[in-house]
Amino acid sequence: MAAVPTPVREQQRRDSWAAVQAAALALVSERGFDAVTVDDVAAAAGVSRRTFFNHFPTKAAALFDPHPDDAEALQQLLADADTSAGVWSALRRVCLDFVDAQTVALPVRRRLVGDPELDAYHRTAHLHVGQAVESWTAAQLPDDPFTAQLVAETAAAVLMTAFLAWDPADPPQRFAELVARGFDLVGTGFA
Amino acid sequence: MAAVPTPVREQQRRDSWAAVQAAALALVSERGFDAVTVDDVAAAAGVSRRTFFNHFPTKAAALFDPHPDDAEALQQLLADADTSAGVWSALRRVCLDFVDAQTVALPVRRRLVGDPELDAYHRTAHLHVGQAVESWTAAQLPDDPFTAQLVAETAAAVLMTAFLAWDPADPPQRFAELVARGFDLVGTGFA
DNA sequence: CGAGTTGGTTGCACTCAGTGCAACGTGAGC
DNA sequence: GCTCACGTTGCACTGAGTGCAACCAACTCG
Repeated sequence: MAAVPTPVREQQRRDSWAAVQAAALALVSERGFDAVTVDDVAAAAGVSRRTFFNHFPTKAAALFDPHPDDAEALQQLLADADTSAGVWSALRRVCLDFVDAQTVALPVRRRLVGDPELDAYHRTAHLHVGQAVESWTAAQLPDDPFTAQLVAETAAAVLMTAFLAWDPADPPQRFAELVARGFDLVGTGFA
Repeated sequence: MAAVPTPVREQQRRDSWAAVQAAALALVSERGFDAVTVDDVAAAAGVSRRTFFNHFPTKAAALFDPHPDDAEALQQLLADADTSAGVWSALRRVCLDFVDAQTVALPVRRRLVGDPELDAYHRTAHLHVGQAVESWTAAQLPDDPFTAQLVAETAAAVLMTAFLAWDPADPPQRFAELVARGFDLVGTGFA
């Protein structure tokens, strides 16, 4: 009746999660999204098909759901953000720090997106970041929910644009540069 | 061997298309997305299941694919856009004119999105507008593809934010106001 | 240490989305 | 009228996603 999951259980769980995601990324980057079935991924991860769906609601989710550590890191960055220079500036800093922390999965994921049909998948799959940012901006601008949401959506647009413009052959820091450039452009304004 | 579809054929085709979309919007707004099957929609439209998929690649597409006339109208607006005051200003004008032309489907679609799980669907389903805008900005800023894509993604973010912030009980012009406000905010810059 | 519970895993069966293929029927060109 | 193009349809198939019941190892409590 433990309220908090016990270390060993938790470890099992995370291991399965990581095994499935690793298998999914490997197989899909090798064969393409449609040529890989959930059964393939489950088998490659040494796990049953049913267990796959215990961890991920969707095949696309297995590719794009954030590692719990990363999600936690983002929450932490947002919580610790210095908003003295304004919300947008703070968000810029958070996003840059966040992409810096993402060394492994990012290039692999980027390589998947070259295929045009996967665009729909990866767009929906990035909702995690957007939602985290959105609740943060809503808390920062409690008296102007419209602007709060607009800021969050725009930040997501910046990340998306940088992500798509980034050549995965380049190092991740190049991606960070694009993110910075995007934030600066939007910060200055298009008018 | 007519290279161009013949009037009667074309009419048949458009009728089926419209019947399916109308049935899909009606049924889903009534029962919710998951409680409606493709067979339900096809039957309600007086069409076979297979014909449904001849017109729409996806159940979500039946709800969000733009009417050919609307898609054409957007292309026309973009082609005729006055860019003398800058790309962003022109895009603002185009989007406002575009939402003005969309009287029927918009409120119905907006009502569907209240349900949180449909968000993923309608986000991917709005790619049409984004892609049209994207190719236009790419042509407008041939020497800066990054900014071009950023402008397009940001415009899509503005539309998305306004769409979500819009209370469908309010008239469509209220939606247009939100779009204008979003464009102005981003135009001014967040910094 | 033993009994009971919790929670991750698994197999099974089911619904439904989406696709390929072959056939049918009607409008259009010759 | 003959023929071809093309929208429509039925059929069969793969694969995603879900509900349910069972299993088993880890944890808890007495």
